[in-house]
Amino acid sequence: MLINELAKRTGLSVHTIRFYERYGFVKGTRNEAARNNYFHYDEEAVQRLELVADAKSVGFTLQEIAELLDAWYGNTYTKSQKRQIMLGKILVLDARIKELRDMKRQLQKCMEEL
Amino acid sequence: MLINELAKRTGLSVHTIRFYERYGFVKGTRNEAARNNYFHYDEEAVQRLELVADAKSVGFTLQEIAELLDAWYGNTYTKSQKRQIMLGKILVLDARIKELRDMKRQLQKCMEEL
DNA sequence: GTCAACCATAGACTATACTCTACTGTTGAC
DNA sequence: GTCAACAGTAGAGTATAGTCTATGGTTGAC
Repeated sequence: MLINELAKRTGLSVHTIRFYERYGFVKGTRNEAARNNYFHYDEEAVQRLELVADAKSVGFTLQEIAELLDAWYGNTYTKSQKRQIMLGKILVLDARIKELRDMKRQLQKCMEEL
Repeated sequence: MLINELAKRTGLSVHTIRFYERYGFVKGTRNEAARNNYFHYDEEAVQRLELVADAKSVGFTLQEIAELLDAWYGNTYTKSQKRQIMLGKILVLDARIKELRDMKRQLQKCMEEL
């Protein structure tokens, strides 16, 4: 698919996808035979961008997401390193969940005392 | 206390506190008798800034924090409006907790499949 | 009385994450 | 063959949340 379809599939804007391309979140392939220089994207591109969206919504920075994508799909890390990275992210999430729960408790207490 | 002590008590920098002052997160009082124009802060200022830090760590924007502080300490809203605001924030937190748990589950699944 | 440490205001600078504009080339329906 | 819709690159602009610099006045220990 071309970038426009990828945008529709992921709900991201074409601009944002191009921006993410600079981070290496997705990269299309060019058809040598064609005389245009359009990039083509596959299903993995959709999945990668969905992961980006999910990771962003839980507060990971684009830097962290780059690392996560590499651990998830890439081959720069060994299996053991990948597990380490994933585990690290899980611990961050646990800490964040705790903060959210604490804040919720504070809000509930404040409401009761009103 | 003066701003320097407030910074030490809250762990925020003096710069950040001054920046937050523009948002109305804290405001000091001036001593008319004194010939300086130093601002003095009370214990509520410490509490307010601690709430700001907590709210920030769970992902609220400064705009949202301004509203929360008003609902918490201010008198621009009625009790019923305050409860509405608090409840709104709690629902946001619930949604965010769910996202975090989903992401955690995804990461765990990915780790197992490695 | 002087010097470091503090106070205030105003405004410039930075990082992150987009978002948009300008410009140019390609494709496909009519 | 032309025109809207889409493709690409480069770079400017925006929003949020700080962070720092410049400048000048104040305080208190010595």
